[in-house]
Amino acid sequence: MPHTKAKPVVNTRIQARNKELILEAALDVFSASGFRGATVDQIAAKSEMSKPNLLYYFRRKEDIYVALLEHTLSDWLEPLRELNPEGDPLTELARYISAKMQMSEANPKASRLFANEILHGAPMIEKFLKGPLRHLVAEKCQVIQSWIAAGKIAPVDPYHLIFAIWAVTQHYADFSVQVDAVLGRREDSRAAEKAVLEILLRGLQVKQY
Amino acid sequence: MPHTKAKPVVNTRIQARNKELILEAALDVFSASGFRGATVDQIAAKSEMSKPNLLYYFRRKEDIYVALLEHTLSDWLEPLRELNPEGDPLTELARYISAKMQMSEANPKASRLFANEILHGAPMIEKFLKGPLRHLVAEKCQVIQSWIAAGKIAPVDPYHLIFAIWAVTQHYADFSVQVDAVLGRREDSRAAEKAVLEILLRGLQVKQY
DNA sequence: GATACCCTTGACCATTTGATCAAGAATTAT
DNA sequence: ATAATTCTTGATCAAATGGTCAAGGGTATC
Repeated sequence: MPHTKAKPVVNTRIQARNKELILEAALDVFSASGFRGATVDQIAAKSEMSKPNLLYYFRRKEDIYVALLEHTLSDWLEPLRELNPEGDPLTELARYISAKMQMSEANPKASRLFANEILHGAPMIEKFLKGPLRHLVAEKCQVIQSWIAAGKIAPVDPYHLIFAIWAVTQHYADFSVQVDAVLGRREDSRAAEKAVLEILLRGLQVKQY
Repeated sequence: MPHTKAKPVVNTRIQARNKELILEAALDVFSASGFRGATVDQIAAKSEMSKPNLLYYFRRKEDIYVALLEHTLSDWLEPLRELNPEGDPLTELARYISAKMQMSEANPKASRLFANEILHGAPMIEKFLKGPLRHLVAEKCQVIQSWIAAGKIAPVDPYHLIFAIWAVTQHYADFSVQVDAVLGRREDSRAAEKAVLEILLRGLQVKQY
């Protein structure tokens, strides 16, 4: 009987620790260089592990990448999920925008990882985009639509409003090099958050009579 | 005397034609796969040219990439350059936003090429960002500031307003896969443009008394 | 129509890189 | 203790890929 490569059956402490180390290193490398640009050697070096050892935990480079995406996808949705239909619209949207700005500030690497994946046609997360993401957005757009119908915010297309929020907030993570270059300094995240809130929300206020 | 590789001295018709063919093919390939992901073979195949012949026109892969970026960088600035200090602020900004939306629609590949370059730290166009781009933006921010001082538009940070315009307009090119997935269909560029104008400009109107 | 330069390519090379393997070290279970 | 399993790695491989070379085919100019 030929020897077939054995994979561990159980999940040991060492596995948990090393997989975590690998994913951490992989986020650095993939977010900086993209899938094709990243090399297994780089990830192995950054996780202080030999390449064969790394490949013992994740058989293929692609497996690391997919695991990494899945590992953070649901986190990404969380702030939108928390948009509360019962709350005050402008407060809720402000909270959502602030949360997204803070995610960009706290974890720009994850943001760049997604940006890169989507930029290249989202081959790995197509199902996520067309499934969970699409459905959650549809649900929240209904909420926004109901706010509009109730005259609580100005009538704007909810889908495009959400796209605008995503675009602007993630811009500060994904294009930080450009932002810093144009400002001539490191961007001040507090000032950015304040400005973004004004720009995106001011137009939603219904005029007072 | 050893034979040293001779490069053409003049610019012939054939050179002009082939360089153009190569850049066209390269835009396809680089925008789809990024610098590292793209291969010289792919570009050669798409320009219907042998690899050595392609490398006769551009010695290195990087040379194609840089030429491509330079080839389109100044186009990218043009709409902002046209922002007219003498014009009506909201009309001028609307024109700028519309122009950017139409660029995203007409040439999403160029947009993705830049997005990818900036996402990866802009190693090739750092000077452009810190030079021409920064100076043009500074100039136009002064214009916006003067409109604010004159009470013609609401007081918002001009830099972040420009970032928001860039972010939103380019989102439709760079993240079109996500936009289409969330909408469940091909995005309608007219509807998008209308929505974006509303979202970005409504908040800039000064309240009427 | 000869001459000089430009254009084109098949064959090739060196390096990088994703992945494998066999064998030994460490850990866990009995 | 010892057997079974998991963990680790140096050596190696095959494929992909950026780039070279020498030689032959075209084109423009005189």
